[in-house]
Amino acid sequence: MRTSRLCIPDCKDCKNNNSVFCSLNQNEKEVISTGKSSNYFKKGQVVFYEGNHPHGLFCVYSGKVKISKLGEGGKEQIVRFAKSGEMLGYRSILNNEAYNATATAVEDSYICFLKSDNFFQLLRESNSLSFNVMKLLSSDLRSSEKQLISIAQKSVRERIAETLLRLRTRFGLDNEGAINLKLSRQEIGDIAGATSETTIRTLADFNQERVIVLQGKRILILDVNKLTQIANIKD
Amino acid sequence: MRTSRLCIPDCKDCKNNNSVFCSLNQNEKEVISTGKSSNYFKKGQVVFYEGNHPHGLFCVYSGKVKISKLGEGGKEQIVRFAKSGEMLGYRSILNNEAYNATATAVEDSYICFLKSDNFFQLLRESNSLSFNVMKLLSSDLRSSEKQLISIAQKSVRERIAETLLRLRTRFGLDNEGAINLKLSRQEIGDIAGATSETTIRTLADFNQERVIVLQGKRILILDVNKLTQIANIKD
DNA sequence: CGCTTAATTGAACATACTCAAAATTTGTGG
DNA sequence: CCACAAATTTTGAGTATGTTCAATTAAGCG
Repeated sequence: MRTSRLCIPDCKDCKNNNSVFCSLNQNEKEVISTGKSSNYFKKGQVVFYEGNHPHGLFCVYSGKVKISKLGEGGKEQIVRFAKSGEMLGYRSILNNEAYNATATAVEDSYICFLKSDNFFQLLRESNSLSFNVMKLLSSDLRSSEKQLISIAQKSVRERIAETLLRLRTRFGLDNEGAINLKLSRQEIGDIAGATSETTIRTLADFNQERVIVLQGKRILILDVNKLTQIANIKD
Repeated sequence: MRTSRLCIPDCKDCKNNNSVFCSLNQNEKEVISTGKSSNYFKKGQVVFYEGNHPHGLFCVYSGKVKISKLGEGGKEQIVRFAKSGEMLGYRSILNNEAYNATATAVEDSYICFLKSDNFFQLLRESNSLSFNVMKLLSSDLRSSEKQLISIAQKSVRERIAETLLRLRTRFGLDNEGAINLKLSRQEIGDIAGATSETTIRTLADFNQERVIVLQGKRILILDVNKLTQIANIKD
């Protein structure tokens, strides 16, 4: 189902100006262009599997990807998302180890692939790229620790409220004001650390309380303040 | 309570050969020596507080430090430990942000302090240091994600078993075969994400089942296999 | 030796999970 | 565009795991 070499603009012209590669000069961007290829992933398709060995890194051109890990019991936990301009799988490349997680498209996505060698070449040549990667790792670590404490200490109700707010901040709103990412109840539970049944019941509660509006998978947040209050967030 | 400039060997002679600074040459190590100072922290003393602004990074010369964050409800969660040779607070330095967590000595410790400027100078000069820092961040992130899934999906019994095994691997055993770090029941709970009462009851169960032996704060693991089985660990 | 802190035990309670069944939505082929 | 199959969502009831709160015992420390 992959279609390769589609009509994606050259990296030099890539409009994703939030990527770690932004600080590179034209010469260095040329290295990316020569080392890269692009692929199309339909919603639900897997970009890479936990445990497999990486040969390069991925960069989302358009669409959205969930990064998840399986617990011992086979239950999925979503640890992160990647949207346009963001990298995937670079951590495994850096450490020359198998992928720590599975990446799955949650929307139809175009995803670029950059070979390891080219990435390492850039890393050696560009100090600012190294620095950006460090910042990225730091930021991911901060999020992970925050989520750890949330799951360790908060109730499911609080966590699901928090999850909705995070999705809102991260993906913004569509034309009608709904969270710009459609997930299954199961997936929302897989972020918050809850079963789909509990997630469904909690969302139904929020709906009843007029804090959100449910339209199938589309979720509209009516009252951000109330939801923040439910989530028990101070900062 | 701090006693500064104690009789700690010069960095060039530092025997902690597991640090990220190992790859530096003598010249570069000189930069550390000139930029550093050392302090003594008694068990229970705080090295730095979450929310405060950093001016450099810490490196444990001897002793052990817990790194913990407070949840909204004021409950503590231990996110990591640092032992001899390991850095503290570098993440906040890198991102020029306030400390994300509080560091507290869990044993009497000598801790070196390196000014930000010197660290950044080294980071610019040494590619391998940058690389080591990236690996460190990656490793911390991997641990954090693993712990996230553990707390999200496992029972307290499983998590406490896992915690004991992790402490054993990380800190080794003392002369009598006990885990080489004495923590309160509360602290063990603050790692595993459980209350002190539940932690006490679970440890008592393990004791009764002849999997561990409790001698006050000293914990002896009698049956690693059984504990691994209880922890539900496959790899 | 007294005082403070930590550990322990018990009982009641609540949150969230499991399992099962029904209703609804979504996807697919004709 | 419809019909059927498959997947997802929803609802209900029972249950287990951990928490909370309170009281007691033990341990550590000046």
